Amino acid sequence: MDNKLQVANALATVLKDQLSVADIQNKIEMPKTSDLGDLAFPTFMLAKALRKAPQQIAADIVAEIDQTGFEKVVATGPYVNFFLDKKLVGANILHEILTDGAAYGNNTDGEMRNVPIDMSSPNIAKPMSMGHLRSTVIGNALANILVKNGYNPVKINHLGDWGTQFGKLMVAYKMWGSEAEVKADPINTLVGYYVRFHEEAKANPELDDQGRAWFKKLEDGDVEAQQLWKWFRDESLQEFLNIYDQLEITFDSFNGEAFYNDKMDEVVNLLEDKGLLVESQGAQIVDLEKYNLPVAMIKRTDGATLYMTRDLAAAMYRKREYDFDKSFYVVGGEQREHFQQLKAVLKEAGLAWADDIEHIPFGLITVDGKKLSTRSGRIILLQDVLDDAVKLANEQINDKNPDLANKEQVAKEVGVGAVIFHDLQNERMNSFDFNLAEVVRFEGDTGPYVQYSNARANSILRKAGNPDLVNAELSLTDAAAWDTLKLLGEFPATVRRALNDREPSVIAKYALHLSRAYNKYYANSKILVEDNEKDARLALVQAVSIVLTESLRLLGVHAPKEM
RNA sequence: GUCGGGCUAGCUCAGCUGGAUAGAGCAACAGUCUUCUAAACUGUAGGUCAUGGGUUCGAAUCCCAUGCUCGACACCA
Repeated sequence: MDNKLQVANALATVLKDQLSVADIQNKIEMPKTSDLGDLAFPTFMLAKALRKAPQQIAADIVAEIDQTGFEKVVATGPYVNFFLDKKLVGANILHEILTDGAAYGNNTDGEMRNVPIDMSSPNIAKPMSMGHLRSTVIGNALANILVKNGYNPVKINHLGDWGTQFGKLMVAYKMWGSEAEVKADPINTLVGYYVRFHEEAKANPELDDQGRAWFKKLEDGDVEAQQLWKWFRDESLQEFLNIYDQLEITFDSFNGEAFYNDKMDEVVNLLEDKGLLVESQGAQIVDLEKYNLPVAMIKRTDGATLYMTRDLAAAMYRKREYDFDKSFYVVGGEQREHFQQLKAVLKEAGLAWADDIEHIPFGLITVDGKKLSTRSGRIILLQDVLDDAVKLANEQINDKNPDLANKEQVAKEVGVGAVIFHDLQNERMNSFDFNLAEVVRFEGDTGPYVQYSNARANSILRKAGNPDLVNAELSLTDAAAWDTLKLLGEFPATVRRALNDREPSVIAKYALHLSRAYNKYYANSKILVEDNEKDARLALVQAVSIVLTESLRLLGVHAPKEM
């Protein structure tokens, strides 16, 4: 950052015989607490060359360095600590945020290149669980973060609308089902059939064969199978759309697995031409021994296709359709090997862009330490969680702010926001055991805490008459505001890091830190008092609101102005 | 068995490319609402960073080994 460069340049004039500006810049770090300064340079690595103690070196540097432009430069033990000019730096940050508004932190790194994101992808005829929430909200946040970094994301809901499970479902429906029952409560009824199928198949493995046979019929265009499939799919999609509506998440494409039915010959032919397709135990496979991976199965013994076949077709279609820069797959970590295989097969086929395919895995949500599973009935319905959260938010509002206008709307934004934020605040790969009380908490490190911080900031701005402060005097000498100002200045770098790490949690944690710093400031400083820094304080409040609102937006969470 | 993830305070987790006394939240205890929304703020207490080696001026962070745990391992997705 600019400040870092300023420090590095100042140091370079003293250390030009030892280190380059780039080297110095690399070594500069941020002290743990701001009473040690804003940026620090450790001198350990110069000890050998200069044959002096690090403490002495730090003291010597301070004696020689030009301190112009800094509040002060001091030696603390083996460190040279730099204190920035708070008035100047703070005013610059505030001015930039007030000028840019929601565009603060935008960059053009992506040069508008396409990045399809395979996300959400629920299975037809199964309810949406907490597990699908992860892929959905991580994918959505990454899409927002991509836009912020100048990319053009394409949100693809790769619906699980094809595969052997439909054969099984059809067998179950024909044995135990009724049309009226399904129509009354589609997904719950269908999933009931599915669970029963698996129970009965344990004692009667012949059912599995029947399931596979019906899937084969479906692939071969059997009329009854196709009608059933379409019916199950339509009913399911309606329920999914309802949930996406509540989450306010939209997609650019609903091309699921079935979409690739007529695009798989291309894959099979390509693999055949390259001599990669071999027969093994009656099935068609690609050997991946040289990648130290298990074989990729392309066609079953009965000729039906598999997940891998459809994913290969999808990858090729997306390359052709979007000419992507990167192709993201927000899919659970347990499928890691599948994506390694996918890339390996494409690579073997001579497609260099295979390297641009990126699996973005996430950890498991468990119940009582065990993996969720539709088959076993161990499942947490997303709708139930959302309902609970909104209900609780409603109670909270009636308790704390009963006169609030738009109560229903705000309760939705807070309740749903809490659930989304909870899923995004920790590192993707972390697994967590589901705990409703934890998910719908509104205190401490939570989404509502961030929302509340923003709502209070807006309350002050309202009281001040929402002044336009872009051209006001924005110098702030109040030391209590400094931590907040510094954090505000770090937002653009945070936006970049979130994308580089493919980690929405980077944004979530930033929002929590900024909220905490601001709340601390706000609790101890009076904003609305008439003195010559009132505009600057209000500008700080406004900047906090802008950046918190934008952070939440990136995560897919609303920032109500009142709550 | 092979491969991968995890192991930091009672619980849930931070800790950026190795650096200054290891930080938050929850829970516990003690405070703060006649003053900009107490969904907040302040303080107290709480840690052999799984274990054992190694590299380094310096390791929670890098390397090796061990343990525990979760997950994946061709006709499911």
